[in-house]
Amino acid sequence: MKSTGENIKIDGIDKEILRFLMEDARKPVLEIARNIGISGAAIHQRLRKLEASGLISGSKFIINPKILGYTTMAYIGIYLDKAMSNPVAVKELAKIPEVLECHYTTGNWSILIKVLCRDNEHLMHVLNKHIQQIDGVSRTETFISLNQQIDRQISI
Amino acid sequence: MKSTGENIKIDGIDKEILRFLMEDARKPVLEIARNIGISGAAIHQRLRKLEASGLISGSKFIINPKILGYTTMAYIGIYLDKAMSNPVAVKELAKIPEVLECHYTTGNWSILIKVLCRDNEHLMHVLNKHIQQIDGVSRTETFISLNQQIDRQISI
DNA sequence: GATGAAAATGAGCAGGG
DNA sequence: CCCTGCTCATTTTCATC
Repeated sequence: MKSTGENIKIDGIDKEILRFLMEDARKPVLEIARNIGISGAAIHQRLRKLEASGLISGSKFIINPKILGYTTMAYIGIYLDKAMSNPVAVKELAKIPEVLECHYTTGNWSILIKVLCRDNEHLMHVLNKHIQQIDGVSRTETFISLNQQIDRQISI
Repeated sequence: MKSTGENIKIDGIDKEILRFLMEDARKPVLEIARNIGISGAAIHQRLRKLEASGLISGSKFIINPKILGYTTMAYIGIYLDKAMSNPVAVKELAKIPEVLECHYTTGNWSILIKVLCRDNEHLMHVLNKHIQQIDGVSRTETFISLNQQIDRQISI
């Protein structure tokens, strides 16, 4: 269970700690301690507090999809039939491994998704053979990311 | 400098290791070792190989923006004047901390960005006072994410 | 490639200010 | 809230298979 997040106070030291770990989750606490000039134990205490608050939701290894040959990223706006139950469509989308994000959105579309494919041909296949096949999907609009210039988390 | 990524061969054991660490970057190597039935040293060797290949581009603590009161995520399509130098606009966008992603895209817009704000009012402020102020930005289309249903990395 | 063991480093806890 | 000192766990290396 996650914390409620109420009453969380983050001071400058907390922010420094978080900034280090957001860059590199495996950075040793003692190394951070040396950098910011307090003891490892103090950092450890603060991390426990931050975890308990729910602010830290985990850590991940980031893998570079290009090395695996995945070089085509695209956003796809999806129009769903009015009668369609959106959650059912989302469940189907979740089965497509190339779909990395899925949002209900305001505006033109019902759903906006992010997909990662090897190349344009692969993207076309995912669109035609998987996404368009989902019941309720009437039309899609695809925006291929030619180049991602910024990719970061919230700034602390 | 990153590796070229050529000649990278990932076998089933590598994939198992990566799957564990993509879920939790701080999982001890020895724990993974017990799970998949080889020695810690072997995992360590493989990780060094995977890092050298460039497949692993690092690790990050994931922080939960909701705890900090950031609950409004939106995608914004940006139309730039034809004469505008896009890289200059991107440089300005990078200065706006609420902008988390920025892509050059095919299709209607020049640029698609993802922003994270505290609420709709904050989003409006970022749009009017920061994004619209950038030289060359002529028009924007905003899609607020009502609910993110899927958020994951490439499946290994 | 994988292994086990040794050496180096870090994590986590207790006691105290 | 922070520190020091201690113990235990983990990482990292290395000789060997």
